[in-house]
Amino acid sequence: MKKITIRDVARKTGLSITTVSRALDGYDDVAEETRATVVSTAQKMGYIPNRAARQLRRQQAETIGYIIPVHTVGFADPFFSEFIAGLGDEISSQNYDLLVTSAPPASEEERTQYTRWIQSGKVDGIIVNRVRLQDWRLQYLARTKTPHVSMERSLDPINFIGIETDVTSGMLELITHLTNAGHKRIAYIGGDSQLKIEQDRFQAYLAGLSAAHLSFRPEMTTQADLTSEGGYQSAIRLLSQSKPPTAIVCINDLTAIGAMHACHDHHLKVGHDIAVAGFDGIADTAHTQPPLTTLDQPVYDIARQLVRMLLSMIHNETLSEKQVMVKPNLLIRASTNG
Amino acid sequence: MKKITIRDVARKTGLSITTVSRALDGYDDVAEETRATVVSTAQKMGYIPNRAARQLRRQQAETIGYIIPVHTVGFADPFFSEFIAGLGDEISSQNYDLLVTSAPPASEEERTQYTRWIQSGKVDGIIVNRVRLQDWRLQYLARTKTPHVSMERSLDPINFIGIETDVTSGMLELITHLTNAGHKRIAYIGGDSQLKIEQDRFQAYLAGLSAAHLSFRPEMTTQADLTSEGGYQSAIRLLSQSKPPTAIVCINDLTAIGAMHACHDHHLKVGHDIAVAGFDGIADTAHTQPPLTTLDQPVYDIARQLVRMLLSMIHNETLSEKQVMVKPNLLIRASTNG
DNA sequence: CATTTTATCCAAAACGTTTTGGAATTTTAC
DNA sequence: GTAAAATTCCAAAACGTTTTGGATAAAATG
Repeated sequence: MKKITIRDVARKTGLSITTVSRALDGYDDVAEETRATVVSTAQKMGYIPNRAARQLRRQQAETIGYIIPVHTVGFADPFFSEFIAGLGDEISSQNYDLLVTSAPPASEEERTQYTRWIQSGKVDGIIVNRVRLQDWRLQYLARTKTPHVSMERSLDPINFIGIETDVTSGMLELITHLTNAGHKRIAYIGGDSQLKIEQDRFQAYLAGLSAAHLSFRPEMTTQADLTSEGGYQSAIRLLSQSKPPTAIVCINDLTAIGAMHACHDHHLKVGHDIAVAGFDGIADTAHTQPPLTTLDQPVYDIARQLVRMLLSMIHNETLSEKQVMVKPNLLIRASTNG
Repeated sequence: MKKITIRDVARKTGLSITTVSRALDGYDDVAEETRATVVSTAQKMGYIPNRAARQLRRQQAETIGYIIPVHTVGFADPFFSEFIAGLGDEISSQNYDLLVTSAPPASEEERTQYTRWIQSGKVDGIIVNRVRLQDWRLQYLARTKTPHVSMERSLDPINFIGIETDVTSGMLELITHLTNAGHKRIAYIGGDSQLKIEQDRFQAYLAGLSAAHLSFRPEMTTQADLTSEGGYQSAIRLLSQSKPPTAIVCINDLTAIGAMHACHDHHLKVGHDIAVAGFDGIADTAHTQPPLTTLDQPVYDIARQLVRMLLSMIHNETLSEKQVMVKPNLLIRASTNG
């Protein structure tokens, strides 16, 4: 199975390489008739342009990169599957490709991955996620003028392009829902304090409390690592206090799943004796026992839209909206509403 | 931030492009001393070879591809996250890259994705998953002599290279565990009958029944789609019969999670009134309510080993083992052992 | 000392595209 | 009927590497 090059197509059609190339690329300086024959014979011969050659000449990779920011080997947050699926679908629908790898946040490995991809021209743009408060990635991308979009902004004064979730309004709605049900001791299980989502969600939790005229109690908050196991351990600690919480708000769904497990081990019936809520809206939460109340983000759609924004930046088109804000959707289920 | 090419390094060191290239690639026809200066100035200047140029010349992409075989938009099976993480980690540790996209199984889109990547030379090899009984992908890959490895073999007489799970022994263990607990009406929720894993797991289920001297009852099996929602619907159907099952074995964990939810809606206490078991061993299953009994596959490690096999094929090394069989590990938890 | 071997280096070709800057032909305008 | 404009095509350069096939100088051999 020899590879078919543009030269073969040129020979077959009796035209020059130039004309074949331009015919296929839809330039208007080639006659309709010749274009038709070129297109059909190219199709018939199964010609597909060599990517490396095209990239080299065009100085474009037609590829965008995403590095999954995860430390544990064998991570399994469905959030990422959904996100990657969204990226992949939109990217390939635009005839681009998606390069993926994973690297622990803020590690040396992360740094070499980013620089390798960008310096070697393997990618034209980058999608960033799980932004840290001080994040060298955004600084580096800005400095090298690499097109990028992100799901959160950092603290650095770099102009942000991407999509954010309106955590404050969502969290307010959730806490109101809980206080309406009479909850007074509402705990919070968060993540690494360097994470922007942690800051956002924790601040929103505080705002929610104060809106409900509840005072903040340090012993009602703990930090986990965004996994079920972390949620389980943190919830165990919260529940072992003399005055345990009656509701637990979690930074994400995985944490909440672990927290529900911990409640059960403490012989508390989730939804009756204690309320638990998550954040993200991953698919399984509809089928946990009990089904989990969560602030649903349209992760798949966010991913697709991020790609659209990034690609129009790469193509030097002007963005209609550089900063998009989406409202999460509060899904009230049995875990807070037994 | 101009891109630094090999020409710049050559100029700086006063050497030729050739020598710089060969120095960096470790050829032995360059003096130790010059190599040292080349390496250090290249490093200092931040030179990273352009990937497109290198690929074009070498006729190698140093990239391998994986197409997630999934139909629903916004899939979220943690199985895939874990698999992709394994692929990505091993691949980047060998200085290769991983190209990812998704396409519905057996769709036209799938076909164009595969051919586009392979014909255009974007990837040197492919990882295949969720093989169908008749699978054009394996035929195509064999025909085009594209290096590939897979997690299941198809029926076609193509010599298989990859890693399989020993479903039969695992399933036997599981069914024995259930019959020992006195279960006689053991149901099975499967997936698309074209899938190799469906055939394997269903056959293993039948073998397990007959080993326990239980007769197969068609009304005890149903087909879902490997999602929680599908598992829920299928289980509802099973439970609505006049003589419902006392145990349900599921093709994967997601299905089992949905099935547990259905049991709960039927006011059956999972682990007491009915047993439910899954397959895959995704991380959350430790924290479902109740924790799920499952046949755990070391997905992350399988992914890494698949990559190692694929890369040695690409490098024309001889494989010590072309066909590896791994035993799943039966994790007995409360869902069958209340 | 002349010849061969070894150790270093390099010029030029090649990989398969896209793009530039015309050239040749045909059509339109006057 | 001639000049200008439009249409259609193409040769050659360029993208940044790696590799081939020597060239040169130094060392070893006789």
